[in-house]
Amino acid sequence: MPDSDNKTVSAPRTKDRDGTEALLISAATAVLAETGFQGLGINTVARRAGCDKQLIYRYFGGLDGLIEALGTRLSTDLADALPPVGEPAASYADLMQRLASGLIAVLRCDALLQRIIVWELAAPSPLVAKLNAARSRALTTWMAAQRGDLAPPTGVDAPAMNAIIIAAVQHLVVSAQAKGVFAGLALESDADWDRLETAIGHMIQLVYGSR
Amino acid sequence: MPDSDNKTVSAPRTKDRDGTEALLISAATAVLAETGFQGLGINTVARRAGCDKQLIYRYFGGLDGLIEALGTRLSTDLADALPPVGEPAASYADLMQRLASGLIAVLRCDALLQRIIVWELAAPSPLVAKLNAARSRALTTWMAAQRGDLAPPTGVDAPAMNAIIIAAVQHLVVSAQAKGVFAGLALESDADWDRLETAIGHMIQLVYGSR
DNA sequence: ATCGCATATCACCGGTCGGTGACATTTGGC
DNA sequence: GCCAAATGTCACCGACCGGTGATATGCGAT
Repeated sequence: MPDSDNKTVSAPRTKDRDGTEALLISAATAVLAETGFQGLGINTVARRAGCDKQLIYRYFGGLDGLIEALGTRLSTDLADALPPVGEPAASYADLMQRLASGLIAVLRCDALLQRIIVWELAAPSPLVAKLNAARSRALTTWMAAQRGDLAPPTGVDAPAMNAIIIAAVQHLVVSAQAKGVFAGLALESDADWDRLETAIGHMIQLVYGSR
Repeated sequence: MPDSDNKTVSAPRTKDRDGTEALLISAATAVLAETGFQGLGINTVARRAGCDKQLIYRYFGGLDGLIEALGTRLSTDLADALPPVGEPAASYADLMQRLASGLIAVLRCDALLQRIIVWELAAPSPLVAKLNAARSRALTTWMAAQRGDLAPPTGVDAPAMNAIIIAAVQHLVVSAQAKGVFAGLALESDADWDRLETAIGHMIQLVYGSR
């Protein structure tokens, strides 16, 4: 019988709970990054991890618990992956420009973050809010580290302006992944993004520039 | 038996194909606006319309055809609902500021448009692209009518800048509907939005203003 | 009045979903 | 060696999904 080894061939069947948990979290992360929250179901994740869905219930109490665990691991992973702080920015305008470029770079090459962003837009829930909070927290502390003690110039509603900038960046990145174009602008090549970064930088200099 | 009238109570059972088609389109629109593309299924729409799902297949060839019909009706409805053009803007900056405010006003009170926007972000497909094209076309022609013959000042990458503005507006509106807050900024009351409009206007004046 | 046909409804199919109980297998303490 | 607990696997359930055939029902032309 050729399938007599189907017990041992299916790889690390060793009874290692921690390993299995990590495997499940990785599987959920992969599924989410690849197919979005739509395909994120108990059966899909278990199939992807190569083990039974029952383990998701046993170890995480269900899919929600698994997502939550994914969130905590995400925040640590993301904190490690972000580029370290360089030399301090010369001005608040330079700082914001650098942050905008950094945000674009990080978001553009991380499908998982993009999926989480649209997930909360499409199907908001306390669970996704937690997940998004983990993402947001990591990015915020990273930004705060870059900021140092620079303060925005007076006469500008900095929170509103920064919200606008971040919103634009997030929407453009997500739109690029979804349709590759936005408002008639191509968002495929790096050159397209350089053009956008230039425009954003221009805008930031005008708003926050010393004048 | 109290349910003896469940045959007649389901209202206009008259054999009117056009009426039924309109009923189905309205039902699909309502479902989409209320629960997003997630809940937009054959069974849900038919249940909402109060008739059998078979009719969706017969009249529209399936859910896709119904969505397409929804799209064509959307473009005409939207074109009629948009506010008429007022007196021409004094400058390109004023024009863009007015367009941004108008876009915010339109999007903020139209759940359907918001759902369509996130739909394409979450589950892009040729079908949704068509739907979105209908929406985009109506808004674009409306904007073009407002523009008249004003041209953006030289030295500014107007397409990129406008894409940034529109992206920011769309993302903020959709985020407001989903979570009521963005980047620490409350997006609930009209006052919150006035603040944002002021910031956007300020930015536009700096970028496009005569100086 | 009746016949034909478009319209509307019902019943049913296969498939997938989330969820759960029962069973098999390995590990570790005694 | 043995037993209990932890780990892993399988089978099954009810509910919902999209999709389709068969059947009722009413309108309009003749």
